[in-house]
Amino acid sequence: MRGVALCGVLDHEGLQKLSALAVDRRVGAGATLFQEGDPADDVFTITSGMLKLIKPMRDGRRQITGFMLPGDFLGLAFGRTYVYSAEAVSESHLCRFSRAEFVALMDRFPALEKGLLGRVSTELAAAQEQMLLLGRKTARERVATFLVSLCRRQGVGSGQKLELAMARSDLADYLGVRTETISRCLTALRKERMIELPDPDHVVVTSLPRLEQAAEG
Amino acid sequence: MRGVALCGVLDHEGLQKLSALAVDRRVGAGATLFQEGDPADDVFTITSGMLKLIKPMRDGRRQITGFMLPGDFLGLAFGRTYVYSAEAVSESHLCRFSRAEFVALMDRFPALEKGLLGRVSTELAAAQEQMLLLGRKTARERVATFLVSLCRRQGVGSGQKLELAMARSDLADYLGVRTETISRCLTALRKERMIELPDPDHVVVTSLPRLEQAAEG
DNA sequence: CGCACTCTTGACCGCACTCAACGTTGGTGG
DNA sequence: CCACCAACGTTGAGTGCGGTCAAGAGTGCG
Repeated sequence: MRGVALCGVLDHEGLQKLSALAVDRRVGAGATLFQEGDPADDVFTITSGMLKLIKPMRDGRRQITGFMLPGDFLGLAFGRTYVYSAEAVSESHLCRFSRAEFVALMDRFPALEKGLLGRVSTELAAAQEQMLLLGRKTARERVATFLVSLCRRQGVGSGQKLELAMARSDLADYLGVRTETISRCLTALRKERMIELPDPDHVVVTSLPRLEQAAEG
Repeated sequence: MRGVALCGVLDHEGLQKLSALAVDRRVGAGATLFQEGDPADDVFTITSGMLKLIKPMRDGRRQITGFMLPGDFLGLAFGRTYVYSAEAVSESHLCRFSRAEFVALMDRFPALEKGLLGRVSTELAAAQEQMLLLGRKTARERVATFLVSLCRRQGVGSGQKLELAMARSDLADYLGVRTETISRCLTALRKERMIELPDPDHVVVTSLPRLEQAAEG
């Protein structure tokens, strides 16, 4: 769109070319696609569902670094092993490529590589935004920030219903707090009339401007 | 080295080709190269010194997302404006390219684009590691983790002197804590005989294994 | 010498964590 | 069909880690 490398990787005829070579793979909700440290033999693109990327610690603590949606790529680590784990949030389907195949594809279709550069750059920018959230924002600001970005991603304004696809525990591991804190902050924002909570899986943003203000100072 | 896209971007003849087109730029210690929101007209590579990438908030809070060293690229945002600020930690020199020039260069030299993809991917992996640190680690673990990675980057083992190029305030903004906490944690690690602090700008790691243990649970 | 700045240390405080109880929901089997 | 149970979400009470505020030591510069 804007820049040379912002074009979607899987648009146009590229998708068909790739699909022909790919092997379909299904993962049920909660199942693990691969774990940190596994040999990074495959590259995946998501066709349906949602997966979470997880950085685990030995004692059980974990940080979710992102939620991946259809069209996103997984397993692009440039080492011999994956540097994060990937688990399905909901049942998901993916296309699997061997690493060698994928590298060959990049050489044959420079547009793929160009698209990947744009995509990885966008992910890096999102990661920097998340570092600000994790390093400097209060719990309330984190939850508000998350809801605002969810509005943007789902293209939803004030008054419409947002879908929370993931559990509180995933939200907590994504925002660097405990599940109890997620609950408390959601309740607080509801009591301040910025959101409504018709059920645990849905949020209605009643005042996006005030939520945006709550997201930053 | 390992993967197709891991090669240094500025190795070999590429550096000379690029340098011929670039405009030299000097920034003094503490000076700002560009700020978040400025029109992203230029791309830079560092030739000497060190810069910090900063995500600022309106109320003064800030998160440093990384320290950039010679050979690194700055300003690769794929939007019309920079998405972070860049300030010099120490006096630095850079090569400046106009965005248009740089895009043209990538088209002419596919190896540049390939190298960039590897570099951005590596940065993304580091960002995910940092998200784990900021979201889940204690202050003590954060400082220990930082020192361990500094050892790796400077290729230093137990007993050798590490150089802390940046101030406590930069360290604090990088690790998501206050300067007082940095001081307290360094003192604590010193009292536990993992490090020595000959002066504020240097650290001697006396037991890298124990420091690594302190870095993760 | 004096001033500004950085770093360190101490005392106190508050936000988020911990632990616990309870309500709700959805799946399972009697 | 409903009893049972496990998993999830919410709420409350108390605690502790790191933040806040303040003072003092060390350092470099004019």
